[in-house]
Amino acid sequence: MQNTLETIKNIYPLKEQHLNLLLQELSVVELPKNHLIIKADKVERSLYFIETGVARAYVDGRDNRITFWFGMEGDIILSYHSYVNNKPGYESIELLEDCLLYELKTEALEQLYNTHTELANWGRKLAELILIKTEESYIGRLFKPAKERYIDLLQTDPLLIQRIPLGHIASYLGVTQVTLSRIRAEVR
Amino acid sequence: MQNTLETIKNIYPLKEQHLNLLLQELSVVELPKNHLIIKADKVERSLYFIETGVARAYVDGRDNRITFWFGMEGDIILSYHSYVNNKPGYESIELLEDCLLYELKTEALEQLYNTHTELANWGRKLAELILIKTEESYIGRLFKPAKERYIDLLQTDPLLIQRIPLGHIASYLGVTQVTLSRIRAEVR
DNA sequence: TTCATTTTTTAACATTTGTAAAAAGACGCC
DNA sequence: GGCGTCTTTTTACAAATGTTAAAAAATGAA
Repeated sequence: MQNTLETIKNIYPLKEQHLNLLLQELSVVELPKNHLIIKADKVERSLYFIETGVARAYVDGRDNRITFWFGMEGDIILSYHSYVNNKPGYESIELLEDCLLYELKTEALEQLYNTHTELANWGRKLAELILIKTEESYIGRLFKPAKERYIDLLQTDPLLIQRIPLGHIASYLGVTQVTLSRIRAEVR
Repeated sequence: MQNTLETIKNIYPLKEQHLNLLLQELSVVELPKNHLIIKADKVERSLYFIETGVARAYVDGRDNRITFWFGMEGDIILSYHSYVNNKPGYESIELLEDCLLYELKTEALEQLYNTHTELANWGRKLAELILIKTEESYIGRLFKPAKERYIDLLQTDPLLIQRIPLGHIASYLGVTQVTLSRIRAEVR
């Protein structure tokens, strides 16, 4: 569980004692490619650390399906919207490869938050870190055209593009696959 | 401080004792329209509760300036990017009206987080709530065309549109002011 | 009120992106 | 290897949005 352990430790430094409380709640899960691990319109009661594999989150519009997040080793699968409100979320998360995951039930997590200041701060930091990542995607998307964002993606996550169908990447960049093809023809 | 008090209480229920610890750290600030309260590329050391007034956050691109957030009574002005990383942020926040604000120094807040589980959980909830709001804007923006988002805005914040120049709203919706004008002509 | 300034709308044209459909390429499976 | 399926690219055309500039409307100060 190398990747998951690193992820947990990097969020907020924890004493051995508190780290173990968290680790005790994890259980390993193996799931195949194409499995739908988070379902829109359903209340979710777990989060998952990605030990190996790739996933994407998407929302369905009236006549389109838009990918807005990719996760890989070291990332966390979590519908915050569902978790925070304890209500159905609007996004679905689908595995794009066979995945090895560590599951953590949100109820257990909530319990830890209420009883240990250190873990409450770990949870705060987790939310803060995801928040600034979300803000960054949001803002990056606001003022960079798709072509630039594609080039950024090539540089920051060159491996991702190898592992994910272009249709999903086009959706992530906010253009049609035809337009992404045109961009790729230009950049090449 | 009616609005600010409500805001604080609504984030996470606090006992009188912990609420007071937080309130003790607030100080009132009055600032005029057009004041730049958060500056891009500067490390920020405070957050502000908006008691009265309106503000907007924007980022500067190479040849454009994009508004991505509006705040009014009950909202919080905070550069999470700067606060979490303790590094300069990329956004600026400008007051669009004369404002009455309550300032809270992040250093004092950090201190409270480290010493009180309840306040750490308040801080967690704060980050979580802002996160899901950010996610909602992000996702809403992804799959709704500007026209729909304008109609949404009309319904959810009819007052906002009265208080804010259309140029900022166009920027917020991700279109030029000319396009927003066309949308308004259609909707009317 | 009147004038100057700012904000909003309208117009004409250029550019970008989308749509639909077909062609080309990649891949696994028997 | 050959077949079918899925992914990616290309093409022609349509639709939406941007750019630039000017006109109209609203706002604020003297």
